[in-house]
Amino acid sequence: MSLKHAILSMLVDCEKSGYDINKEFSGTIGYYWSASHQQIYKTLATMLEQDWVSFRTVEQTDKPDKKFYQLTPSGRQELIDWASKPCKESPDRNELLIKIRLAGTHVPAEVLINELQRLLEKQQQRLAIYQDIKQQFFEPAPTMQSNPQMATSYLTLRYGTSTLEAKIAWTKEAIKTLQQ
Amino acid sequence: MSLKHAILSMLVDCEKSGYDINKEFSGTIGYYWSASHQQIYKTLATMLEQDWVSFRTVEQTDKPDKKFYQLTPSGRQELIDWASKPCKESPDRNELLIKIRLAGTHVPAEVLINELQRLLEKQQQRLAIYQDIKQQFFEPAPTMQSNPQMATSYLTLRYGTSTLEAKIAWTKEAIKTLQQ
DNA sequence: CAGGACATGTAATTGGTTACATGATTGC
DNA sequence: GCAATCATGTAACCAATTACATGTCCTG
Repeated sequence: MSLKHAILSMLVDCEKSGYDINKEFSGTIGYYWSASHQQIYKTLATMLEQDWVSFRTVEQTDKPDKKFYQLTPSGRQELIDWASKPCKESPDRNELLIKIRLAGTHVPAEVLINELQRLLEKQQQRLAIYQDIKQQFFEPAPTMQSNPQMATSYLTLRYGTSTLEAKIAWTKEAIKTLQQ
Repeated sequence: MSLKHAILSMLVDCEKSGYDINKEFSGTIGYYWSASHQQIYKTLATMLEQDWVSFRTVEQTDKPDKKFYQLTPSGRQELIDWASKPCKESPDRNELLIKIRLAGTHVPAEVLINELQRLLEKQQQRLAIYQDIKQQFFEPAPTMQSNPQMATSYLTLRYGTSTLEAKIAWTKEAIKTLQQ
């Protein structure tokens, strides 16, 4: 699974607690990878057994103690090996498309049009968020020479915007078709 | 889970065997939903218990016997209810984007460029397939009046092509960025 | 005579979600 | 006083993958 590798990649430059990792998944990384806190703690535990990560406990008086995780040498090696291997394609599963095929025959077209309109709004809201992020962090656009970390992060944002724009265009098209 | 509903939708107009369902998943439906034959047979078994489907055995002399499944009234109702409910968004999990963020710092950019080029080829091959399907089955473009079944199937194809075109454009952009 | 199409499954394991659980501090 | 943030987990269950299992017919 790649959740392990997603977590390893988050720890590549600095140590973090499970809580920190969860926050990152809830933030911008959540746009292309997600995990619940339960799963994160479980995965950290198995990676500990595998000796991919180690931790130190940081005691706090006002807040609960925390465990800071960092990569072990073998964890770092695993991450690099994984990143150098071809991606295995994970299957697309899009329940909307199953529903669309029922429109006009087994389910009224109107029902699907409403759903598409709801989705369109959400998509447009998300696009606005992406545009905000772009303005705040990626203007002017970073390059690999000036700032490779920012340049690659910007690419992930660009992935989000360009696929989302395509989805928005399709959603509008689908609404039009069903309204015929 | 929606696998149950994907299968129900396949049985909405005619009875099919598990083998037939598997073939459909391996074909064009596989572009937006997939399942292994093991999972299909297991799911059919649980849907039988739930009384969403029933089957009759068709004996064959030259080939193994087959079980033809069809919807029960409650299975049909479940499908319609499900199709009328809002889609629950399934999390995007894209391991490529995790790898991209490591490029230029922890993994050589060249390694990722190679991977992107490999993916680009696959994407272009798939786009060609989509275009073939379009020419073979959807020319001239069907409308909801003339043929609602074809019109909604065409929408699923359009989803495939427009998101794929966006991915191709992004892949080219990512290669350029990493080549800087 | 080997490999693919036909046709169905079981078993073990991994990955992911949902529900349950605890407990202090800070801000409204 | 109530919700949110901080911080960590366990347990039960559901979904999906991988490995194992069987047996015939047809085609090259």
